[in-house]
Amino acid sequence: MAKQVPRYHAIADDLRVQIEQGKLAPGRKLPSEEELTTTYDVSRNTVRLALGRLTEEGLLVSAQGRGSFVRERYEPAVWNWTTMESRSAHEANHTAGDQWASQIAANGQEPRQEVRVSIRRPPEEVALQLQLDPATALTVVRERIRYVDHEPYALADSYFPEELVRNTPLMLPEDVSAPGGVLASAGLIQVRFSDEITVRMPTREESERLVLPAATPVAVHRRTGYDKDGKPLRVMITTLPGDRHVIRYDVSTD
Amino acid sequence: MAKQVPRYHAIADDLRVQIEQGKLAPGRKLPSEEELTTTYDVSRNTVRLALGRLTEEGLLVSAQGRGSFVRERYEPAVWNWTTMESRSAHEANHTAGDQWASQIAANGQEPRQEVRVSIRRPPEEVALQLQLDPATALTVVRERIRYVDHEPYALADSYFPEELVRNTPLMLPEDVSAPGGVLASAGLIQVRFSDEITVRMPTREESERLVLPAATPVAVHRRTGYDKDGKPLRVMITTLPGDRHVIRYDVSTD
DNA sequence: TTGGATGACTTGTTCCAACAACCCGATGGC
DNA sequence: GCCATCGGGTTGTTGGAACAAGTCATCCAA
Repeated sequence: MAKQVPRYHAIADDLRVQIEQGKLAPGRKLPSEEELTTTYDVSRNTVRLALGRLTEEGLLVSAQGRGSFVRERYEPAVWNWTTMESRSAHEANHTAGDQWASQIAANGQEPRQEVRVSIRRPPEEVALQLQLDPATALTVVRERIRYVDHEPYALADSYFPEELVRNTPLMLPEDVSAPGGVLASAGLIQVRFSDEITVRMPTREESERLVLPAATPVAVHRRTGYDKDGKPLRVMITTLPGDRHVIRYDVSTD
Repeated sequence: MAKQVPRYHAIADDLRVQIEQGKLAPGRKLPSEEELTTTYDVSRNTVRLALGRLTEEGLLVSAQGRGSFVRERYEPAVWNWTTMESRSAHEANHTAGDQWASQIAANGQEPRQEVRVSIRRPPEEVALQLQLDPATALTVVRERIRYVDHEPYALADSYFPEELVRNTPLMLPEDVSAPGGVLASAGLIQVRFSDEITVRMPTREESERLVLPAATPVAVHRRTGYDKDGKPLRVMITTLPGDRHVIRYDVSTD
């Protein structure tokens, strides 16, 4: 009667228990598919289905020619998005140029960023967020890939209304300081921001740019900054691999 | 030379383009696997690998006996976690009993919650967050499943140090008002909270409790509330299906 | 009229087989 | 000593086949 569960589910369950109990520690190599066919007495196909299930859950990674391994967990980096770009934090910090980079450096790791600047029409949702006409809007776009210890860590794309930042340092491709600071130096004071976080699977392109292992979801963090009159100054969209980040907020109640 | 891409990758790419271009609209049924074998001239095995790839990306869902379908997107609900449980929001709102329920009801949908209350030792990380000794800590645990229009929407588990809430309404299993309000009525004033959001694939158990389609990641939102002396009052862990939620914060800079 | 059985269609599970692609250590020549 | 090659081991890709299990419309009998 206990026959309604497919064999490959049962095998996956068995291996999952071994992983959770630590009998198969992170980094450890699993028996080869060939061996598993004999221990469970099933075909290689069925073994592969079971392993695929665990891979989807993010418990395994496999490497052609080498084997399958229990996935190692990153120690995720905590980003405090409340203080990120607050003026006080920026002033305490302005020598470092970039809060993100200094946070990473403070942690003994090596930050690096690739920046690409362009002027173009933004995606429609960004235009709406910036209260621009989607049909005619022009924005300065800063696309960054952030690396930690030479490994890709996040994508961060910023959009500024073109007329606001014309002829400011923001239009230079150099790795200048955080947008909050640059905005301030251009006379644009951000006094409020609104963040929206969504969770989804990465697109193929994101998956490749970030070198994500299978079954790694991403958090998309979209911050819109406003000045004191409620005018939107910029949108920053950050794509964060789920296994490497914790997003943090500290809020005082009223 | 363009032969290094496996056939099933190419097929998946082709179908993905059709989906993105809208030639295959959400909800639409795909050709059967049998038909796809002839249109692409490959074995059913290869077709299934291609479909599996798209399923992992969250673009398809399949149903035994019926077919494969382009996945429909939810209109995600926006939760503003800044005002959630702030005192002013609560006072403006206390007739409704629960801010979450009233937010949903205001949207014309039907909220429902199942609550289970128990007293037990919390997971170690929760104990540490509450500044309790993991070996001896006792907490009142309120485990909720929240439904919208009879569909599971989120898991919300709250942990309170047992000595703080002894003999308060929190220990009743009824669907009482939001913890913030109940805490206040027990003389425990939460003046600050700290949120941490992580992203991962759901466990099998979560996947079943929330009836998640394949390839749906979850956001785990952990809120720790503190009183004015910095003493932790509670931890609430909310598990949010990625396809149904947007997490929002509004913050004023300095 | 209605209820149940039937059968076609579809996805799910499982087996078998073969070759490709890749990794790594051992071998052996320089 | 060093480096290229080779072979065995491993996962990746693809084909073929069969049956299980779920869905749905249709048909038939009570």
